[in-house]
Amino acid sequence: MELRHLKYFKTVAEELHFGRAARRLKMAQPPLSLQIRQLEEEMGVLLFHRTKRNVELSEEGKVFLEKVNQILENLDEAIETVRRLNRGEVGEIAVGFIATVAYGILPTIIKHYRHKYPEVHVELKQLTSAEQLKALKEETIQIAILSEPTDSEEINFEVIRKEPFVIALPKEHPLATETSPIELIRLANEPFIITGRKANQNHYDMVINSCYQEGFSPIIKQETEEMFTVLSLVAAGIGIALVPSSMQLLLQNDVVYRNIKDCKFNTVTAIAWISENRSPVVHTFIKLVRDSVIPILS
Amino acid sequence: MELRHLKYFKTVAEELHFGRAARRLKMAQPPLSLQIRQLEEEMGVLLFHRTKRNVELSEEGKVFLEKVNQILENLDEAIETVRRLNRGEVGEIAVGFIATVAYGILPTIIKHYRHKYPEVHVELKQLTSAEQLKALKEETIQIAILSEPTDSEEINFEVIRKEPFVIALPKEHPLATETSPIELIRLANEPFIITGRKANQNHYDMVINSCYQEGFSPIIKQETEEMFTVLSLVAAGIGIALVPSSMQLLLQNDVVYRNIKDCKFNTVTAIAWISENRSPVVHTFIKLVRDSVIPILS
DNA sequence: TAAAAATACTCCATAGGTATTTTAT
DNA sequence: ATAAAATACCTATGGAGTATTTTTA
Repeated sequence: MELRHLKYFKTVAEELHFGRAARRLKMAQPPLSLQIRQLEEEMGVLLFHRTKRNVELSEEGKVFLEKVNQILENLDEAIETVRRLNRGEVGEIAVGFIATVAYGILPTIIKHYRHKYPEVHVELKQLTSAEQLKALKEETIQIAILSEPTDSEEINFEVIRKEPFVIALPKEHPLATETSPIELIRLANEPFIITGRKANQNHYDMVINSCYQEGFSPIIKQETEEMFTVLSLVAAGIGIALVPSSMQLLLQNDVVYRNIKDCKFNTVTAIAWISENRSPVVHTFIKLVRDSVIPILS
Repeated sequence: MELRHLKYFKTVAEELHFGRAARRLKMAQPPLSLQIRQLEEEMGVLLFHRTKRNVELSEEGKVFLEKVNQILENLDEAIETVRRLNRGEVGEIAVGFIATVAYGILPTIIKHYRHKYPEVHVELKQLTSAEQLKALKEETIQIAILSEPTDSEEINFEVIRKEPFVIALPKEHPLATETSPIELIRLANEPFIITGRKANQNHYDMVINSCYQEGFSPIIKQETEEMFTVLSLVAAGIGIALVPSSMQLLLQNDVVYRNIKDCKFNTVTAIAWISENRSPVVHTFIKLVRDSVIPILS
């Protein structure tokens, strides 16, 4: 027995006429009659009562028709489900992200993604870059949005955004009135607020290096966990800070942002995934990130 | 796509090895590989991740496997259901019967039938012979157990039992002491108890005719609806009766039964059904009635 | 180098076509 | 006389077989 037999049976059962059924199936009548006979022989059951003039379903045929309809429907459904899985239209995905993207790029990405793939369940996990790399390998997340590059062979790493540092100053700070880019060296005697190296190694090192290259070692007045706290302390007049440009959107009151003259360091934001991950959901996600982040880069 | 593809897919998915799967399917490996590739091409989805050394299911394949298992199972089930329908092993049947068979032949038939076909739902309806013929045509019953023959072309009629009349006498009746068959003429002056012509036309006519043929018209002392009531009245000494032989089992106390000499009339019990009824349940029932009634006939 | 899947080809079984017959209305 | 299914016969697609190659552990 083949699906052919079931489909032919269904059509004949619906038409109750071999000629019409054959026309609907775009085939000749004799082979259709033959196939139905084959089906009946294999089942050992007469599915139709036929006279030369009339065809009707037997009781057995009626029952079989119902079941066959169900089966063919289930099959179509199964194929469609698999195809949608393959197109990344259904499924689930866990995305890790660092705190600093939570206010800018992440909401944009997620909004776009959920709009395009409403049937994929997205789980978001705020983690440090290091934790995300671990999570990728442990498969508790499939996508990482982080700042530190990795040399791991098994992980693909793709930078989605580079942004310069800016200087965050209390509103009443003397430098706040300047409009042109400021040389870093002028901050040599300022008290710095900075995130702890453990919480955000990449940012910490970048700040220290930037200053070092300009010939001074910054005075660290305070270390905090969160970037938002850094800006709060600046707003309170405790000190100044170097923060990624996009952080400007986070806190506008009582803080003034100034560009750095000849800024050589950038904060990078990257997306990472296990190279051999073939999940369509993951790849459509990556593709969408590329598409939705390009306008932001400008 | 054909069932072949689904069955092959299932086997390969279970074995995760084309060679072994091919062996299980009693076919060569290359055509199996080809069929799987065809399936994948038609679906537009890679169901297996293959290296030259290793085969594993893709996510899509895993989902598809579950669905395919369900579908193949449903199909097997559907075929089995239809076959059982065809063998008359499942379904329902409504059986009409006349009151006089309720104490002898009917329980035997039903007991045998339910033992052999426990999954057929049997509905029993006590009706007169005439009512049963009507019910057959209206399809409210499929089988009739009755006593009156019919000349209807569309109804099949098969006698399953013939039995002579016997004389039912009160225990203290003078004739009760005789052991040899009694001539009917000796009842010419006895008071008869008889069922009403409306309730049991066949029996009524038979009694009248028997007596008429012997040269007398019976004195009808009392008409009743039920055969059991007839015997009760005999037991009470109200009169005598002519009853079918099998009625002897119905009431033994205070009633004595005697054979009739040269009895020419028999009570017939027959089974009837609509000739063109092809329902296997009906035909297995008929067949079983023939088989289980033969020993009773002896 | 050994095992497993893929490739290349060959063959024949059978799905499907055409022509015709049978049968019931 | 006509319509519809069955029968008879033919064709050719493609499923399955055998032999061989490729690939990777």
